[in-house]
Amino acid sequence: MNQAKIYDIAGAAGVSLATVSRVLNHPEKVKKVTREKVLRIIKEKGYKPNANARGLASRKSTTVAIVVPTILRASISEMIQGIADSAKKYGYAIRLFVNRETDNPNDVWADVIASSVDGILFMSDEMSDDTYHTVDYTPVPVIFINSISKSSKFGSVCIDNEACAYRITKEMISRGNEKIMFIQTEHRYTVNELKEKGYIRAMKEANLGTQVIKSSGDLSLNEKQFQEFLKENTPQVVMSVRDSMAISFMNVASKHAIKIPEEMQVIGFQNTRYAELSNPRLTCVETPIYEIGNVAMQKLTELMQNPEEAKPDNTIVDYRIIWRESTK
Amino acid sequence: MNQAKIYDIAGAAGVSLATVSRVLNHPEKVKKVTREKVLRIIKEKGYKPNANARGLASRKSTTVAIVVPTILRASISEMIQGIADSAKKYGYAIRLFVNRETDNPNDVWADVIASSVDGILFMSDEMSDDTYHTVDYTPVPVIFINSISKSSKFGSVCIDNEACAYRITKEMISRGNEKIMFIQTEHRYTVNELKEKGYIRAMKEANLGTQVIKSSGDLSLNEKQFQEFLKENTPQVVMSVRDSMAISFMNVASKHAIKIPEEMQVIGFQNTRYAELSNPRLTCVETPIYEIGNVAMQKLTELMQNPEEAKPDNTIVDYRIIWRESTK
DNA sequence: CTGAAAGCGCTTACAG
DNA sequence: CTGAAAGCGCTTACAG
Repeated sequence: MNQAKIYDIAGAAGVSLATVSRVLNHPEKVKKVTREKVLRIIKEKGYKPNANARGLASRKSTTVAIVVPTILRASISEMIQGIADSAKKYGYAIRLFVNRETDNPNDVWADVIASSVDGILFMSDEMSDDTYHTVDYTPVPVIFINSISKSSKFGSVCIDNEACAYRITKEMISRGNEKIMFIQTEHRYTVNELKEKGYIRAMKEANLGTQVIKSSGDLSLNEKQFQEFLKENTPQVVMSVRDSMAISFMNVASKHAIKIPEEMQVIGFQNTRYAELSNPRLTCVETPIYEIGNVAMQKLTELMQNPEEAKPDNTIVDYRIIWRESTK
Repeated sequence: MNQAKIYDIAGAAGVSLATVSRVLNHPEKVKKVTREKVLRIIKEKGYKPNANARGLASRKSTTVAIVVPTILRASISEMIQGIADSAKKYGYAIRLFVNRETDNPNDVWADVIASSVDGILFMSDEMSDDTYHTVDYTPVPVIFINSISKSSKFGSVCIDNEACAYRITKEMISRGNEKIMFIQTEHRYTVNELKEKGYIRAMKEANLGTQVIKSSGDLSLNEKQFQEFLKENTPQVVMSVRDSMAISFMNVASKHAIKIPEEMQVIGFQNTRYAELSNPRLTCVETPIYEIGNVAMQKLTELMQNPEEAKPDNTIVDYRIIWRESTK
């Protein structure tokens, strides 16, 4: 029960293999009767063209690469699901590259290119000039996810993190809060720096002092830090670049008998599933990450299919604020 | 600045392309001086063999397929990360297939096979006879993740869900609890049915009555159901097949002023990140899903590389119980 | 240890 | 609308 080859189909249908190939790739060029006959036999035999041969001959693989730093973050999973759904719709397969931070970006990128994909969706935590340089000479379309492309060669899909943080901070100020604190990741992430910028801008405009603490991704470390912090500080509002850290802070505060939201309000960023499961439920800036993935794949498809007409652009996806129990 | 071809390397090194190919695939067959020269030029030019051509010629793609029902569940992300880390170690690329439930499994499987991967890691929520039948005639090694392979042709890696649920139930009984309730998913998942079996076995053995409620994945629906339930019932222990539902139940109970763990204890299954972020922190049966992915990829590599010697087997990975604040 | 040549399974101008 | 033929970029027996 070996896989049928294109020759087998051609033989069974009494046509040349060129015709079988055309039925698959340019059906409009084949007479209807012939086409239907071939299609019937393809179905009967369960024939599927060999992806490698096809890719080699056509220089197209109908495969896109997704390059991400990890898959463990809930936000990245959601993004990939968005991409996957969109890819299926357009008939693209997915090649997944999970980078470690210790990996040499140039090596990874060489791997990606050698894998002969038709396009690349690229998400990196830190968009340095080096990163841009690595990516610069890529023979296929690239779309940056969650960061703005500085090059006109490549497109991007993201939300306006700066504006987003600015707006929520301003909103909390307008509600009469003055002591608003910001939890940043210890590790530098471009998106998180933008959020901090927005927060600071809003605070400065209102002549309020800023307070930023940096936390690691390690929950047990965070908790100690948060405990120390709460001994000396009583913020009215706590905003965090990530839901998980907001929740962790909130849990520590609860244990210190601080009433949320009465005595302290907490706001997360992202609106992952954690937010719904927290107690009390976390108010969040929703960054529609599924949609970002979805749209990015759609844009990429346009670039891959109409390399002439479609031009890369920066797409800004709307965010919104989900008010829940952790704010009043 | 086009991609270098194997011809370019051969030309620059003054050898035939066969030799370049050998340097890459069977370095021991090439004289050291030649080998080093070729390697140097490969590095200089940043040459990477075209994956399609290589796959076509060698009938190997050094790519494995991961087939999953969704990527949104935290447990599945962790598993994929485990696979990805292992795959990188062994030099395999990943092709990701995200099935929808509405997809015809036969079609999906045909796609997977046509993509000419060297092996397949397959995770399905429901292992029916149909599923086994679909998978039966696959030309490459397959490993089932999270379900036991019924066929001796294929291997599997999973934990013993039945034993696992049995043991934790028994433990709670031995601590003097009698009203132990079990939250099952509404949708049928093979793994979850096994957990239920284990729970029921332990309860029956102790002559205790069982109580199972089925919940949907939708949190807002669950909450209503849980509220109703708590009006009429006062379980001493609540066990759930998923962390997220355990936490959701716990949150509802908290809002009903039920003290956890004093008045009610809650236990989850999986030990995803949710568990650490819940308030109080959730006691869990840890199903080491990262490790399952990791081991599965390792087993698959053995099968791919030594098809003669390596025999598929069923690997049972150890589970353990993580005691946290939601139990006393 | 190395090279010339066949072949992997397709696609796509080129003729007709 | 269809077929014969070249070619995609590699790998691997086969000679030497």
